[in-house]
Amino acid sequence: MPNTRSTPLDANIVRRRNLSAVLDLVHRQRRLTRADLTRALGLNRSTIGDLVAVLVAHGWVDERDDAPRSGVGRPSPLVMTRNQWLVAAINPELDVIDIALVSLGGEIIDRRRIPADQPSVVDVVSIAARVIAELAALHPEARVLAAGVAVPGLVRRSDGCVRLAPRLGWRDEPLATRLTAALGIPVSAANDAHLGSRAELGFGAGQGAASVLYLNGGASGIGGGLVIDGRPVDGAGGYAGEIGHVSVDPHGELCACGAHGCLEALVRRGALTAAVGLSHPDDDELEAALLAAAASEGEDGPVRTTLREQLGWLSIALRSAVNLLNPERIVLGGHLAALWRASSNDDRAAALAEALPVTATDVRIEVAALGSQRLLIGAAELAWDRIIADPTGVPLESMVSDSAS
Amino acid sequence: MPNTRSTPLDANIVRRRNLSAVLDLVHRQRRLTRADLTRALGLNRSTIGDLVAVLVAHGWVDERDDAPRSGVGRPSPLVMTRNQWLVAAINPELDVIDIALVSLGGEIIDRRRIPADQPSVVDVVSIAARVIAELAALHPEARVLAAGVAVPGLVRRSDGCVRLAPRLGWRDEPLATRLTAALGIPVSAANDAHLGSRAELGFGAGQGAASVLYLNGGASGIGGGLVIDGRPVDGAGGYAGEIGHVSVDPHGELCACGAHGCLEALVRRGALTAAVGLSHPDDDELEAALLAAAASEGEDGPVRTTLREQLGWLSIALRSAVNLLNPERIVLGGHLAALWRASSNDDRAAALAEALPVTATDVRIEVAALGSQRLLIGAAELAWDRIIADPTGVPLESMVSDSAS
DNA sequence: ACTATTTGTTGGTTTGCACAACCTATCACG
DNA sequence: CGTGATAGGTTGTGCAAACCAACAAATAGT
Repeated sequence: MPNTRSTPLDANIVRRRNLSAVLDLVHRQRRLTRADLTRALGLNRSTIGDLVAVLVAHGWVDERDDAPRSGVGRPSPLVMTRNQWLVAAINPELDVIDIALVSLGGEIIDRRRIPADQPSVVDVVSIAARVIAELAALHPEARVLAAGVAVPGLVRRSDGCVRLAPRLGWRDEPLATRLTAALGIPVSAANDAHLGSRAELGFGAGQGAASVLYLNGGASGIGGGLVIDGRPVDGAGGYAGEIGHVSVDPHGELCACGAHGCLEALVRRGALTAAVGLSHPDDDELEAALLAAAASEGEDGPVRTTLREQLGWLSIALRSAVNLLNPERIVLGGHLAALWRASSNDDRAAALAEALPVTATDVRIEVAALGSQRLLIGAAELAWDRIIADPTGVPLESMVSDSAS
Repeated sequence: MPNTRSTPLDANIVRRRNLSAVLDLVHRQRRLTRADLTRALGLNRSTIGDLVAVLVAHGWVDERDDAPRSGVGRPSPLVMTRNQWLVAAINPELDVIDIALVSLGGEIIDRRRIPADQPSVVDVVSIAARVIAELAALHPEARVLAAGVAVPGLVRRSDGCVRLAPRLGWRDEPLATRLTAALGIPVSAANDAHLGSRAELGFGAGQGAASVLYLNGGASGIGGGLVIDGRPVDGAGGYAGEIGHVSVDPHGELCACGAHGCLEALVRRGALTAAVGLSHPDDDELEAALLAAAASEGEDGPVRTTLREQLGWLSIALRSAVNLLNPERIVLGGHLAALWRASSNDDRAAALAEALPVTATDVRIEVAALGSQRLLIGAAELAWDRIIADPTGVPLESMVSDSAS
């Protein structure tokens, strides 16, 4: 819909939207009372009762009477997620394919990390089909309804085609289409960092904020995602959020993208690991090592200098983004989180002093909260998206068989 | 509403939204048939008939039967804007206060440019009150319902408070509140470039696009606005779109904002006017002079070199913004339009080659179309916003008297 | 003139939210 | 331990608004 102030509402949309709003709220809160729903959505008590009854009938949620018994008045039944329907989340990486079943509420029910060596799309499809069937067999009471994929690369959002994933060596691979055919359930795909922002928005450090800028530092570069007015931003082609290629220094090093001085060409995980002399630390180890090293050396020691320099580059990119978007919150993940937490308060303040304009003094900078589950939760969000958008329109029959071979 | 997938719909919202959608479409198209509305909105013929009847009854639109008589079938009545209700647009500047009455459909009905010398808020309020009354008196058949102000500075969107307008020497001035009190009608205020993007989106070079990045070069710097998925982006505080302070070269000149190498510190109107030896040209004169000078000199002549250099800086900011937002279209206004149009195709291509990532090769760059009416139309959009949001909820009595003293 | 086509018009239908009245379960206090 | 206050679920009715089907009107083409 090209620039409309408001979309028209036909008769059926009302029910769908309200069911969707209720289910969405349960999804995000996991458990709340019917009275909470009434307050949060502003609908009538009887309407909420009706809507919840529909969702219960469809098996999306459960209602229980063992109340929190807090306060006077008749206790309100607890509405909670129910693990009868699940979605699958898939995250192919350079050396591992990470697969999980995720419940409504964004909880990882079961997870397998399958070693792989720069898997092809065919590999991913066959492994995903097998593993999802195996996982489903462990949960015979549940059914897998849809799947989402987090891809370390550029993904065309409309059809889930991977335009370019240098880390995996993929180019123009119709990943989502292939997976949909193989799994027999709808599959969507998106950029991993973009999905990281979705996960943090819903269940992590972005909770409660309406506009969030998320930056994730990974081994292959810096990705990002943004949420504006509560809606994830895809961009025209689905490539929004590539904050790793925001220009930081036009005279800086050549980036893999062909331009000079991109954020990810200057703020590198390698610079941090080298400073503390580690070869392949995970993010937690890196952060611990940075903190220890910074504590044991002087103000101008080599680690602190590296931190200060890297933080300086980061702050320039943040400045551009903040001036452009005026977000409510910034969430840092991966090695950017380590960089932020290992830096001294003084250095942070100095970096931000120039980075944040007077208008943005109240922007909150947070560190990502979801750890290694982030991408899977984000991928699951992609699958939940369509379900939550139309809870009664989901064909509950089209699902992966739970009888694995 | 912090991050909701979909807002609940109570019973009354449906009608309001549909009326709003119809009025919005008429606002943007100015004249279309009822059949067009039916097709565009997807609602039932009878529903559209009903909605239009309500809008006619409230005086927002007219229906006429002198059809375009094109094609078989019963001709559909033409629904068109009606100038019974107007809004006022106000744009205080350094040396002039620009005031207009604007109709539904974004047409400027009448306009006055009142000379002023760095007016204070009090000046603006008294002049606006007087001039709007005068203009209203010239159109006794019409009523002025609301007003919008385009301010060259930072404006808090929630209450229209001008946080900082260096050009006018204002700081923390409750402009909208004062004007509301003085005029007796609701007044909203926003940043001028932000409103420029609104105007171009609705009626200019951004028409039809869903996501637009707008950059405007003015005497005081570079401002901008952005529209994502058809919605103008305000940001958490209302300060989004300050693309003039995107970092272009961290080693570059000091910007008035206190940071180094902001876009507006490097791409300056003064650099262009100096290159062609003019002192105070308007944008058209500047563009003509640049074109003439570039045509009359060699590839590496001074004007062309300046153009190339300025375009290079601009392209770095565009690169950051495009990677972050992946917009569908970029609209350049003010001296940035002159810079763009006066540059050679080769220079443009060279600048964009590095600026646009592979993912954004299909982004369209356009030149702003509305000229000097842009800010007034944008300011009027601000006023129309609330009216279109709830066409039957507008108190038609609360209006400026048409009997000027 | 007659037919096909498109669209407005009208009256009846359905859907779904709101509302009011009523019922129920808890807490607090005497 | 009983009674009142309070919060909230339950039920039936009302109403608003979109939809639908049938019909009428106005045009273009044959």
